[in-house]
Amino acid sequence: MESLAALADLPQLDRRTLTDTAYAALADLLASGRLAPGDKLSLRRSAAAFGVSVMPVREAVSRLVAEGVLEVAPARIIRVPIMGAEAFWCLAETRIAVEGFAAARAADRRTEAELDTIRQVETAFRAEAESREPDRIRAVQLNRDLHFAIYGACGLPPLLEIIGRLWLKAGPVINLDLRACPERLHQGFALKRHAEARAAIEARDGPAAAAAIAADIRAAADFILSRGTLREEHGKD
Amino acid sequence: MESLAALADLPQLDRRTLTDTAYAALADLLASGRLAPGDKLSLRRSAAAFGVSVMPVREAVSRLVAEGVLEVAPARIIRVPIMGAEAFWCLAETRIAVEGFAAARAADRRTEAELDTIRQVETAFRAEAESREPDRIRAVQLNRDLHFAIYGACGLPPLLEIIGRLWLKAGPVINLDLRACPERLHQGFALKRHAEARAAIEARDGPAAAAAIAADIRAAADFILSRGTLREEHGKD
DNA sequence: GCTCGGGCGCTGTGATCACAGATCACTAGC
DNA sequence: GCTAGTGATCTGTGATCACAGCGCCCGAGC
Repeated sequence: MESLAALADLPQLDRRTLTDTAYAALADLLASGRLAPGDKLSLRRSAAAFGVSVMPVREAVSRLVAEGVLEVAPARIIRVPIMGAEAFWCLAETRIAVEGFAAARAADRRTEAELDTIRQVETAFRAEAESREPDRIRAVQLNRDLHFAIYGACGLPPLLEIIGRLWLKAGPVINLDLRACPERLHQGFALKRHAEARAAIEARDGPAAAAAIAADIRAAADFILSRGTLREEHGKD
Repeated sequence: MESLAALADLPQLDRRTLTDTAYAALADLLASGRLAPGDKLSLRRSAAAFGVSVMPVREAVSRLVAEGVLEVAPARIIRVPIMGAEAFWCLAETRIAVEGFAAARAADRRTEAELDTIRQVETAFRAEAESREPDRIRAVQLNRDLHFAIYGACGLPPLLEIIGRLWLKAGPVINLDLRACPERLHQGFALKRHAEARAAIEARDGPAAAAAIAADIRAAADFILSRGTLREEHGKD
């Protein structure tokens, strides 16, 4: 072997396939709420939009369907599921349990570096939320960053994957409402809960961190349910 | 519309695609441990074995890969991941948290019918485990049935999906060990924990149910880790 | 004897084609 | 006028082909 000192730290040039790219694109569309519940999706059209053949899109969609993030309606139509109030509440309860646990564990195990990141993101979110003209897109992104900064400190990769999928499922519903409402109130709540969570993690107080995250999720869910946009389960559409 | 009284209760003739079938087949292979960590998988060979083209197998495998149940090695080889001790322990801790919560919730909300099912399965498992010549395949299946009978009573469909995926990830490792060991000890432990869980669910004692399930998972994980089959994380294979 | 090089065969990935099912609009018939 | 049938056109699903990358094995050269 000749001198590969220079080769040692090559950035492992990413082996992203088109399928992965398509998946990431769709996931982003869902997480940011640009795809709303009930929106239909066509493989061929999406493929054309991405500028690829149907194959990669097809596999990406297949994955999303398997995760329950998308669904194929009986008429062979792909769409983002329309969640009833009950289903949404089940999802919220699951999130409260899973993300609450992750937050509690993060409080116990966080390193100083992780705590620093959490502080920074929380400050950024607060600044954005309290600004005169908050950028909703950016606020949503920062909210997500903050939550995952916290969960990332739990040290359980499998749990992180689970939470990622839960956010994908909840994303469309949450962001749909968040897109068309005053949201002042909601953001006020979020700020309070986020501060509580940060403080609890600083103090290594697991239960308090779990409670803060749970309250955050519950408040958002209650807010959305109170708007009554979600249909009860009754047949189709 | 003419008389569709006779049509009203048609069993909705299942719209299973070949992809779904292939997925189910692979999932079963993984859950039952017939596919061990490190085993390689070829799309074309699998397709030939199933008697279909590569397409359905390909999508099924793609889903499994997205879930982390399978992985594609850099050499473009599909295999079931080789888990290090650390990764396995992370998985176990995640399972303890998630399944423990599900069990606790099941204890609070179980109906009489669900309790009956749990009792029946537990009895069947006990009978099989205590029989002179226990059928391992059947014991594994009954163990799985019992756990899911419990979790099914939690009333949270999203949580059930999560647990299903966790079992898929843990399946190969657990069943691999279970396939080649005396296992008497392990089964004895499982019996005790299962009885505790059943009793806690009967008494609607959530924390006790969670503790019993946690102990069950922990005991199995400790047992496997103690055998030292799992490699520590050090490069590849 | 050991090592390096090149061809062969396999791999997953992507594109393209073929098909059955389902929706929709239009039209013929009561 | 309204309904029922029928064809066009979309849908996802499955099969087949094309390709680039990689492992492997065998043989030539030092």
